[in-house]
Amino acid sequence: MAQITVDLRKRQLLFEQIVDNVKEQIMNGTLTTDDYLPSVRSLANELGINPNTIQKAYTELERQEIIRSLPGRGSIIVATAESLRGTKLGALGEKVRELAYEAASCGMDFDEFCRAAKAVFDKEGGDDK
Amino acid sequence: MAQITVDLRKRQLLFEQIVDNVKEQIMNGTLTTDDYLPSVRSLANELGINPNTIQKAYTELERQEIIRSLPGRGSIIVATAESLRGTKLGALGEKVRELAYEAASCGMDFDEFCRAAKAVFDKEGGDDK
Amino acid sequence: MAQITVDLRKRQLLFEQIVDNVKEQIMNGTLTTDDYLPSVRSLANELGINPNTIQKAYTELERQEIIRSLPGRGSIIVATAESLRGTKLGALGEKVRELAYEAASCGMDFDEFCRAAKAVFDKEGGDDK
Amino acid sequence: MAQITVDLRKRQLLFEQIVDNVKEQIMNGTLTTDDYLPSVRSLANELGINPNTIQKAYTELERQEIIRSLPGRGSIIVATAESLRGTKLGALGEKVRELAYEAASCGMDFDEFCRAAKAVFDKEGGDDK
DNA sequence: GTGGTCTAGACCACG
DNA sequence: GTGGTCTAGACCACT
Repeated sequence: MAQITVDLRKRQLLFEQIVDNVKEQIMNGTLTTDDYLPSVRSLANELGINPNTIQKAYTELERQEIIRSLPGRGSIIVATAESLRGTKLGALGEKVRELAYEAASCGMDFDEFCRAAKAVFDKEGGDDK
Repeated sequence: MAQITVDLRKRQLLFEQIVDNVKEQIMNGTLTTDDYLPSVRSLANELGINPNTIQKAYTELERQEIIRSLPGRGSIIVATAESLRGTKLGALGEKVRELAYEAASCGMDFDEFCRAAKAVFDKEGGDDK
Repeated sequence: MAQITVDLRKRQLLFEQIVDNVKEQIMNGTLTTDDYLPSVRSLANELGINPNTIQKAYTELERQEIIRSLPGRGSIIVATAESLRGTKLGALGEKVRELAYEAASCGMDFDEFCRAAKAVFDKEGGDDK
Repeated sequence: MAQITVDLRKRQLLFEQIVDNVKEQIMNGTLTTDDYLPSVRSLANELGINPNTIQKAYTELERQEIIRSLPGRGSIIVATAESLRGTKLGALGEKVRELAYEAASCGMDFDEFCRAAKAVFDKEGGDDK
């Protein structure tokens, strides 16, 4: 069951939290292709925030071709977990390259870069979460 | 000769551009310990931007203990290229770990992570800049 | 056999999909003059959508003098494939003129306009569908 | 001098009218790269519509990489008349192909298609506007 | 009921 | 002053 949440205390913009939350749940499998999202108003009610903010989030999701809004009918998911994961991996690769560039031009060498990363990957490997 | 610049068309906040610029020039060696920074007013004049913006940048630099404001006399640099470089390497290490965490929890494996980085390090190695 | 369909995932309004579908089938020959359309309720049932939506489509078809509702007896087709085709050709001509106007005022020349169209006509010519 | 206008009686959405208007003026040469757009509030005032509507238009223009919003500083144009014209020609080409497809599958032949267009191009050719 | 546009006005950080 | 987010609530067409 889809349970979208926001944290009012976070710095992240509310509508962005919703966008990320939906993407996360699609990648989780909690939400899958052709599922309906909660309606703009019901979700606004449930989260205690303004419908316009939900609308903005859904508009952004539609722009990214993750959902499709069907006026008068609701909003359904059109992206798949895989397509989303692919997009995200691409973005991460780009981030890695940018960071590597900055590190290199600051004198950090490749081994040090990898060592810092390895510590995290090893910890994650043993973890469950 | 210290030549601080800002790019009005960049999205980065003006005061941040100045902060980064000063740090960069210290790491370059263009500015060194005990050098005076231009006065708030003269720099504002020179760059054609509001003195408040310069002030904000200088305040931030002082907070980071990179410069010291000597009331009535101007602002001097107290950080060294080495200390700055050390700080930056620490920050980069943290960024690498954060990115590694995100990559790991998204299914990217360590080898792929390193491969993306290696391409950049190799290119940088041959480059000059 | 008339088989009107709608695609719930399309953006096009449901009642418009039905209107277009009926017109299409008349031009195809699948539906011909004096054929009965399915009743509002049975079609609504069959497609799993609201009867109001079917009603709206039928009302629009009647407004365009394509069908006629015979209270208590159902709705029959009064337009012919030819009359529909004629109407559509007229509408298409108008669309071509509008597009040509926009293209011209944007600097595209006539040859380029025709070249783009020709590619499609040639491909269609060989095709069956 | 940039004079953005909207027509409250038109069907077209207000924010879209503004988006199109700005694009138009860039292609005209009335607005050029690096020009500042009027501020959100001043334009809202001038046009007698809500600042949120202007904001929405500017956000869309930024998404299309036509302007860049610099918080606290204003919004400047980054697209050139040429790039915009190029994009528009591409879109028009696509529209021509779609229309040609529809025309072909409806029995209209290529000559008739071109004849309809030619009439318009000839008229436009003689015109000034 | 649904999505979507719009108005009105508050608030924030930045210049 | 600037852009930008958010709330509150009206209105529309469509289901």
